[in-house]
Amino acid sequence: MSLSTKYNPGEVESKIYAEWMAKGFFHSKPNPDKEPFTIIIPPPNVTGVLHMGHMLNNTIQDVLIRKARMEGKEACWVPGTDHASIATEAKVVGLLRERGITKADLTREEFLGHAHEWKDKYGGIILDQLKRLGASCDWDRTFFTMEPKLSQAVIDSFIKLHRKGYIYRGHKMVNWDPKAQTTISNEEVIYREIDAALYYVNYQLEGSDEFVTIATTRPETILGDTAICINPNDERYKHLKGKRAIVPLVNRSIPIIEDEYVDLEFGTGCLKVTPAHDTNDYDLGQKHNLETIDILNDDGTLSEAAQFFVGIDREEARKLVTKELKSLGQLLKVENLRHKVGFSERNPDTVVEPKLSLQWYVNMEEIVKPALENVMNDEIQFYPPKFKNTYKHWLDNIRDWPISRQLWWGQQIPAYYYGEDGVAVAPTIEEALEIARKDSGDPSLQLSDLKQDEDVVDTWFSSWLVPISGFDGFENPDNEEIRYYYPTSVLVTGWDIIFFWVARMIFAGYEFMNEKPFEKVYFTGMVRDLQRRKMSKSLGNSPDALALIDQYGADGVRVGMLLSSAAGNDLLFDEKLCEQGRNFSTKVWNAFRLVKNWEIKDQPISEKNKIAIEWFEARYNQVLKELEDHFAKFRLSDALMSVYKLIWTDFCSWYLEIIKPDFGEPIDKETYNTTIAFFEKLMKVVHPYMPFISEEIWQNIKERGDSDYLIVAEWPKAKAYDTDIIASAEKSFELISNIRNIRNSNGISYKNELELFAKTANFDDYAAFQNIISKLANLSAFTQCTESPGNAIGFTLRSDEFFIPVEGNIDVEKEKEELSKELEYTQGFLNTINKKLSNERFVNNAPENVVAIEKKKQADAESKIEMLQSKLNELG
RNA sequence: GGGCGCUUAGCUCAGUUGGUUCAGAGCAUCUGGUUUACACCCAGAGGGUCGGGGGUUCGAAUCCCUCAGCGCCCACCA
Repeated sequence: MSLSTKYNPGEVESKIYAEWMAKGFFHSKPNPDKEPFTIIIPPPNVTGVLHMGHMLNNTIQDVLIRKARMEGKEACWVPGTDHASIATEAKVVGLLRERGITKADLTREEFLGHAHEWKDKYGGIILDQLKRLGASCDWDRTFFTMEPKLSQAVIDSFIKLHRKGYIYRGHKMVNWDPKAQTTISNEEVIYREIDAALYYVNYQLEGSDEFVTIATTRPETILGDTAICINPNDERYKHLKGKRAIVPLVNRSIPIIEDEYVDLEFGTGCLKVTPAHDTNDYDLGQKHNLETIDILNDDGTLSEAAQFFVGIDREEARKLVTKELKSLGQLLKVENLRHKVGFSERNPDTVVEPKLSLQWYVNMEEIVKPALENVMNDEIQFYPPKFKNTYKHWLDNIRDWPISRQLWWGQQIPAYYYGEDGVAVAPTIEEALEIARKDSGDPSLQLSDLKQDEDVVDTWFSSWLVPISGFDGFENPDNEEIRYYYPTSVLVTGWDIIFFWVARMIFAGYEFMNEKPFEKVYFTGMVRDLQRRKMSKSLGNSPDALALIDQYGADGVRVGMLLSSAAGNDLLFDEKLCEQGRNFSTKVWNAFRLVKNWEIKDQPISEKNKIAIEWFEARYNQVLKELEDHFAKFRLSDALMSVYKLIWTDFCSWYLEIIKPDFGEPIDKETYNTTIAFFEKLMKVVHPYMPFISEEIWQNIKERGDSDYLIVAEWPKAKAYDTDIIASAEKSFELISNIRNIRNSNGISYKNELELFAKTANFDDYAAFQNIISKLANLSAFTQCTESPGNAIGFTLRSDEFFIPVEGNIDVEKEKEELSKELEYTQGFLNTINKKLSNERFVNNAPENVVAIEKKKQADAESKIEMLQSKLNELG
């Protein structure tokens, strides 16, 4: 067989992925003989394209799934996409606008037609991109949050909660996105600090020439003022009590009220109150029975109620009002002010307006209880656990969840209105009619008397059901799938959606299933650039994910993503990491080529190779144990690094170099077969990280049966291993490094054979590795001695002395200097130990083993000093 | 304003209950090396008073206090 000298990821990846698909390895079905291992993907937006966050997130999920699959679990990774109500609708609206169509011109049905068309055309892109990454999702299970079954679950959950009294309709202050023209939840408001202005405005007192000065950041809302508020404790304004003031421009008479809410320190200590456009003002209005004048339209322009600047956007109106106030002489001054303003998450340039409106809410009071308890007591485990704090804080202060959205793309609220104020909540209009007839006592009501609520529910009110509805557990709570796969094993997601999604899935789990939705949550960090900036389209600092795969191979990118990403820590993405990943693939490929190209001969195995095999076997099992530990703690980067070093350092740099036959020589059959077996074992442990190249090597390393694929090979179990041989190897490798160092610093080429003499009582420690040392250090002899062979470079390792005879002169001074340095260091080291051991409190208080260790160190240091001294004496 | 977290080698970070293996890893850097798997490589080396100060302890990167700097989340101060 001929192997290409270069590994070609592009070709191999598409070929192998197709084979895995054809063989159905990704598909899962309930199997009572196996333990399920289930992951529900955080469904990306249906309109999205793969970005670095997805790459990290999905690589992690794939690593976990692949390992579980190899461990013999029934691994099931359920992929899907989210209809992303507001984001998708915004996108479709934008596209239609480009075609000269505005949403208002369309009926709901027409608009949804366009939206579905868009979804069908582009909706699958991101999932195809995941395939490029190697994601081993069970594609047969691909869900879409707006598909009929999942939508039905959303509707039914609404009805269930409504019947339970948890869902209600309320007239409250909400966050309004004037661009998307919908309500959004608190979590969807992003506060940013911006430079703004504080305007000082004079209001004339009614029936007087006097003025009262207020300070406001939003002069346009003056048009909706219905009071001025002062603090009752404010000595400055005692004279204002009970008086009235005139609102500039509109000349409305408003009361001056008193409330301790007003901050004496801020502005002038006089607050203008606009109950329709500020949450606090609204509360004041409620408390003091103030009139509410809503001066804004849904699109953020001024309404008829404003009287002035009707139809003009609030930001523009602000300027106009300011100008008008100035010309009236009522604008006293303008100060710069830096303060926080809420922007819409989906329309980051749009300032959110507080707005009074009638919306549907979920009362959270009862729902949060089990969700809080079961995270705090680790029934659901968070990795890293610090997110428990964040979670608790949010739940402790949670407010009711506004779930209605003034959008069309999503699940329409199953509420039907009739008559004056009748509401019937039911899955169908027919059932609603029945309820309406009963509730109203009017049997003559007809279907045409009912009108369904125009709004849809918040996207998260659908995605919170995914762990349940993904297995049809909502409509058929007793089906085999939900019973087998639920609760899922682990959720892998970014910490940024802990409130949006993670917490709410937990609510839904306990509320609808009476059981947690997942055992564990692995929070990934955000992917940032090297300046720690979040990756974003607008900054242009986000690399093209697919281009990276093209350049470095999926394996390379996966390794790159995972090389430095501890759970919950942000990842500073550097393309160099992908390069390192690619280099690793190349290294593995070359090692494979080396082994594969050996000529095999039926000859007895050498002692050297036997030892090497014994050592590597032990070392492999040692690392395997480390791996189990890392995986148990979700330390995926550490696990990868362990594998990386096992392959690169232990296997390639040591093991292969030891057993590698001289050029043109054959290798004995036993070593060859064992090496192939090692290779297989290594491919197993690296497979979750580098699925493609490992499978390719697996397929090529020997003849395989039809269904013998690495992806379903058995994960190796850690066996007990010989620690002695590992210790001996370490000591021997250290010796080899020392010799190489001496070659380096003395300019002795590796090609020149050297003789090595050891003056040590522990020669046996090296005995087993004697041949190995000789080969890797290129020695002609390695023997024990009792004194220096003369004209030799000497060095020490622990308390052993070594000599390498050389031609020419030895730099005695240099050697003496080195020895003195080491002597000084060892002496200092001994001093601290002596001090410790002569301290009675240490000897009495420290555990026995610690004292014993110190004593051993003392003895070692003493003998080493003795040795160094005698050596120095020899040198004169 | 409340809360959380961070500060260890040039960079990114490990360091689990204070004590063998504690001052580490990868990358980067420097030196030397290509007829013999791999320069996407091999070999070797240098590099840190663990943010400052104080305390507890026989013993502190690790526990406590304090100061400084940084990051994040939450919150209605116009």
